[in-house]
Amino acid sequence: MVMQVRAGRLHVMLWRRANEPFAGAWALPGGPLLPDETLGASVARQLASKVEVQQLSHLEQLETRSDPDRDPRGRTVATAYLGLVPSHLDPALPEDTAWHPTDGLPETAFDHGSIVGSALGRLRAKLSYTNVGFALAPPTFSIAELRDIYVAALGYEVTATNLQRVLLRRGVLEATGETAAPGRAGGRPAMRYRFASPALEVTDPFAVLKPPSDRILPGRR
Amino acid sequence: MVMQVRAGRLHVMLWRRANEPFAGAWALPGGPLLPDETLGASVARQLASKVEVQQLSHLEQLETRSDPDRDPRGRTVATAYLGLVPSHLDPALPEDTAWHPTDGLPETAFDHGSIVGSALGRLRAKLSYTNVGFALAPPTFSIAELRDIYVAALGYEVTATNLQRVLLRRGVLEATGETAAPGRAGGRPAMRYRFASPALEVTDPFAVLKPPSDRILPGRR
DNA sequence: CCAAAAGTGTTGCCTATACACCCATGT
DNA sequence: ACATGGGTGTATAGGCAACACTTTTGG
Repeated sequence: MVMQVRAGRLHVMLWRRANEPFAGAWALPGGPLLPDETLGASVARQLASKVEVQQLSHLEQLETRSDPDRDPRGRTVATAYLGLVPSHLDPALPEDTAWHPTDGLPETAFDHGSIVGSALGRLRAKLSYTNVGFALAPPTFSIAELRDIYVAALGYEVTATNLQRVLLRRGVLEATGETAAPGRAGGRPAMRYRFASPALEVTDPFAVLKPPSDRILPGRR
Repeated sequence: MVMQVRAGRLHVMLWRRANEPFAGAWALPGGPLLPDETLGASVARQLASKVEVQQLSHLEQLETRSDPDRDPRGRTVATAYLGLVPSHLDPALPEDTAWHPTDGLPETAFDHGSIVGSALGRLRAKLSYTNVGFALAPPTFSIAELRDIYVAALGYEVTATNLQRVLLRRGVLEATGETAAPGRAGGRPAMRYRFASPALEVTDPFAVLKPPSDRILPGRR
């Protein structure tokens, strides 16, 4: 599935089914795996009809569903993927495809509603301990803009002050040196930042039970 | 795959292949998914010939591998699972099956070595922010015994003092009220503890960017 | 009385949140 | 000047690792 922050809310791309089962219901894009095709390649192929795949800033595998009853036509095994599109892009979508806010999903086909739910949980957790933010944000941004993206994805308020501090200390963000022009109401011009790395990295690896700092070097005991 | 702490080291159960490809190499137990069978049920069925499935204290899905070349006989898609056996059990294994320490694996068939590697990473991470320890430990134990289990699984030294504090504070452990007899060398009798929950729970949900207790936005779960 | 093992008290460090204050711009 | 939005300084709180110290046993 593809997710993007649009207009301050996190959205997921859904496709309206024309045929039974679940005709008229919204579903995640997907389709059968071809012989000699990787799952990742298959995802790219399935999405090609919806968005330009180059617009995906991140793609990761979620879980594999195998309930024999998940498709009334018969047994299917489906592996879900999560793709992210940075907020400054606005891919042209086909007629039957649209963005839906994740906090107000319509009736969905199959088990797709629950798949979106677990994708959400995964994305939110990773915003805390990795740099996934890079995949939702434009190339450069002010802290205020980044905050809006985090708020949309996390679903709760985050202050720009603390977001800036956490991400700068970890080295996730770096200043570009440029500033943004203030709005019509004035105000100090915002500095523009960018993510230091364009690929997923774990930035807060150990919650607790960290390996003792002075015993990493000398090897084993 | 099945993992267990044995004799102070984390082990994984492997099976010696009799036939080509990879004849003689060690492999993870597994096999084809039957029609109308859930992946979880399939895992249980595959393992039934190796261990008594009731001995598994935890089972969770890992990733799905789809590289067309992962099996020289032709395309296969495989979903890996991680099962854990508490350290006080010693399942009887078939002739061709044995435990191998994860820090000294033999040559393995297919991509199984790399699958074990990612399972290890996942298990270690979860020891930090969940109560998975319950699945590796016996029903009750002293802190010293639990420490040995954590050390084996994590691969680095952990002090009993701090382990106790972290797990007690989080409510992951609770005292049974019983004490263990000291060894022949004497020493204060250890209190015995148990895990408060026999199922996986996330005990340290947010690394950072926690929702401010009073500012959770309405309607955005 | 001593050694061994278990558990507690205490300290210091680090991280994160909250909030006050200062800075730079438009009107 | 003043309003507006951006950024920094500082106080506070909490979690964790390290280590000293106390408790309880066997010899």
